Amino acid sequence: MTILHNKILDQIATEISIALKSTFSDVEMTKEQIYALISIAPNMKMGHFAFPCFPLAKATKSAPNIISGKLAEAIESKGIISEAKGVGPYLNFIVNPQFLGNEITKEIISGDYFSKELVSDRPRTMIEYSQPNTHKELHVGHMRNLCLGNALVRIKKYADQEVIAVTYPGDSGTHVAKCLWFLKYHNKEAIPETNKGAWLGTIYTKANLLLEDELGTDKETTNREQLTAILKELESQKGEYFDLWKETREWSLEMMKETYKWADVEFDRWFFESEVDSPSLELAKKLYEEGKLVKSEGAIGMNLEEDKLGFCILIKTDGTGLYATKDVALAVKKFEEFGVENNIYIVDTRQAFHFNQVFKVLEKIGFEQAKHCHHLQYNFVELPDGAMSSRKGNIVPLNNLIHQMEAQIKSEYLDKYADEWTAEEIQNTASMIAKGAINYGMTRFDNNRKIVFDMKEWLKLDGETGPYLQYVYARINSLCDKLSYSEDLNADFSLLKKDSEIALLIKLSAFNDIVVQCHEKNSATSLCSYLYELGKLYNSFYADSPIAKAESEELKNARLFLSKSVSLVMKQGLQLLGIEAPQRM
RNA sequence: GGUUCCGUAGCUCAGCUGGAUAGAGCAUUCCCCUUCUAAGGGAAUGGUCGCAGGUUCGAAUCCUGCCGGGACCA
Repeated sequence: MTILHNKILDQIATEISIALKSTFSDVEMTKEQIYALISIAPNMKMGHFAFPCFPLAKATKSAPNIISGKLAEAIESKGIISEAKGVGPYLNFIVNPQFLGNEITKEIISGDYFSKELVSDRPRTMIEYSQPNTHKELHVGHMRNLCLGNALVRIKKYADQEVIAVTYPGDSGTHVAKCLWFLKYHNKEAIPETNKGAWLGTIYTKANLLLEDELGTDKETTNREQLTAILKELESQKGEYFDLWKETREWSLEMMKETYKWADVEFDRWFFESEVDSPSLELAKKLYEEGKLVKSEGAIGMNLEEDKLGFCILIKTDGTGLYATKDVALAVKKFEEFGVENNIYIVDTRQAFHFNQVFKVLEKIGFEQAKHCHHLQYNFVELPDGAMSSRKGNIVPLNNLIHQMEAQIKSEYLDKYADEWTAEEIQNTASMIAKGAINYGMTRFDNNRKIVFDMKEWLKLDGETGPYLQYVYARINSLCDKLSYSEDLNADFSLLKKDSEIALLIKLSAFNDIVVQCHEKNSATSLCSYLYELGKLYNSFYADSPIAKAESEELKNARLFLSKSVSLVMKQGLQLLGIEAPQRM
């Protein structure tokens, strides 16, 4: 059942519904249907809200432009509606700023607006995002996943969903062995005191480069033997390398925790690859014994040819498992451990085939919930000269980006406050702004679109960026301070007559609708656009409407309430994107 | 070859559950700080919405085919 949470649309829909009954009594159209059809008019000259009459043409046997006129006549001007008029095939509404101002700003300022019931369907949903490997570096590529996952978790929770956020770090496998191998046999550097995780990542890259260099040389065989020995020892869970794995793994986890803290991300559960390693093999063996899997060329798996998914190997000829093996076991574990109804995986689009196989295997072994598993794909981040790969070492480490951004922000914008602000506030603000730029930059594009990361472009902070929105917030915040904003001020919203003022009120009223849309579409893009549009509207208003020197106290206060409302919606919206709103900047 | 994603202004992208003159940012050219933060505002320039059909009163949006690019599978 849909919830008609938008009061403005609800009132307009009610009036249309009544007019429809009196004018075209035989037409069947529910209020819900009407509500869904109402949109914001493309420009203020035409009206504020619009209802298209095309869908009524058939049932009423008259032309849409006639219908709009007849309905307009039947609608009384009262409450929120100050005028209804037919504009061609559209029934347009002009709203009363007095009512609009009261309805919108009061709810926003009291906070009621942000705690409305928006969605009635609320299955318990698990969202798995951020699957970084230990023993590798974190780079900007990882940020897309992290920012998107973080935003969706926040958006869904806001939309009343019960969300369980989980991460799935890759702490076992050949990449670990390679890293330990280099550490043991070739590393000459001293282990640093701090940032051991990042350093370990550089060791992994060196390992790969060396192994590739020595391919085809007399060292190749030795290398392979050494790697195999390491892997075996790791599997047996004892010995020198197992101890080294335990120690170095912590370094990487420490790095991940710091990054998650920085990004303000929290997980309800960390699933480790090492934790499903052997149980997943057990499960695969059991399935084979039950006859649900078959043997082919020595490997055990499932034939999915009829679904155009090839043969999905679950146990290799050497008796080891693969990613698919683990994902099958993990999926079962997720549903069992948390009793979730939905299971969303936020993973790179290149894994689409892998997940199709996994979900199909789950379905065919009789795991009912397979149909509630959903791979939410996004396209990857690449550099101007091609794909990023920590194997090759052509990555932009995350720390690198953050530091450059913060340094740039300080020297260009914040250092001028050195006399009035503490060094700590400057640093904190720089950090918020850098984070704003990264989070907004990573979520503003459609999930299907590739992002080309160009450091030079990302360091420019004007135009449609996170900092633009933060600036709007900071400005309003300082405005409210200067003008001694208080909830008890006496305002007259009927004085808000300018287009820029009405446009802002209308925009504010749409926030919840946008968030619900993002939840349904599993994308944060429209929230990004919405906040940017809100910011733009506010900046125009700010430029053309004096507040401190408004013609009257009542107008000044109405504008102040409007400003405050914008700042609150902005803050809430930014928060859903994982971005903090600075008090000043 | 199969699957899938993308193709909208010079560049980067919104808009795609069909609807009113296709919108931003960047870049370029002009204005606007003795008024609340100019990380800002205003204006100008810039478009066969890849191409061709189809469905519809109406298509950037839906369907089919083709062209170009990416990814995955083989």
